[in-house]
Amino acid sequence: MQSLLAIADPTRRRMVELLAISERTAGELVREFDLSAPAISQHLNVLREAGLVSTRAEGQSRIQTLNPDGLDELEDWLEKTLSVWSRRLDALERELRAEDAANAKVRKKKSSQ
Amino acid sequence: MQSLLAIADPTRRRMVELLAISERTAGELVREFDLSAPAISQHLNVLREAGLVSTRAEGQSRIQTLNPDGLDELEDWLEKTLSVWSRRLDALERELRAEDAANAKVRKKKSSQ
DNA sequence: TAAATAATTAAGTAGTTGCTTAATTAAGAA
DNA sequence: TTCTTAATTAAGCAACTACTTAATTATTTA
Repeated sequence: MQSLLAIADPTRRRMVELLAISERTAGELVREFDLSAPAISQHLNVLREAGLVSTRAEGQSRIQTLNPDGLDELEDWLEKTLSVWSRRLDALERELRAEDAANAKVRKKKSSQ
Repeated sequence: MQSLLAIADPTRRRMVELLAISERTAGELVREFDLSAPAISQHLNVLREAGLVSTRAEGQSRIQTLNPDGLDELEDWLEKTLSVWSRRLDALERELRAEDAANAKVRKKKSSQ
């Protein structure tokens, strides 16, 4: 889950948010982040290695674009985990209902004595 | 986004997966993870501070349960970011269609000359 | 060609993280 | 009370992370 590690950092997460709006050059990103150019470049490397961002050269600029399927892995994990979790809650609820029904039976029996 | 940082670690992520299936004591988790008890305890602290896990005492055991709304923040971020991203793709597509239409017009004009 | 601009790579560093063992706290069993 | 079990807190450490400045590479402009 490289992508998860990549967006765990707040700077990189904001980078992803910005790139979701529109692609940007590395230099444009530098201007938005009160960080040195190398810092931004290093963050972009992490995002690239995590498959979240792609880079293409245009003259002396490097245009950064968000990778459409980069967040798929995270999305899948979340969905899977939440579904396991909700299955468990459903089971719990069924159990409680069964318990309720059993209690109702007992109550009925008692009242008819 | 504390929750994101919390599940960026593979050990803690697996803990969340296990706790989604069923609640467990700290000791049961220790047995599943080839790590020392303090290591597990520290991970649980991180998960607790991130709002992902709640702990209740039962005798000398501490039962760890997944917090139902703990992953909400992450889910919301993902949804928001992906929706911004897809809006951008839609805009791009509209642009391409408009371009196509303009080109078709030009072709028509040229062919009628 | 030389100077300027855009970006990256290299090297070094302070702070953080994930572990360990040792010590401590608390509850249950003998 | 003493021993055992469950868990946490304390202290220390190696590895990693997110920066920095300096140096390097590549492209455009004068």
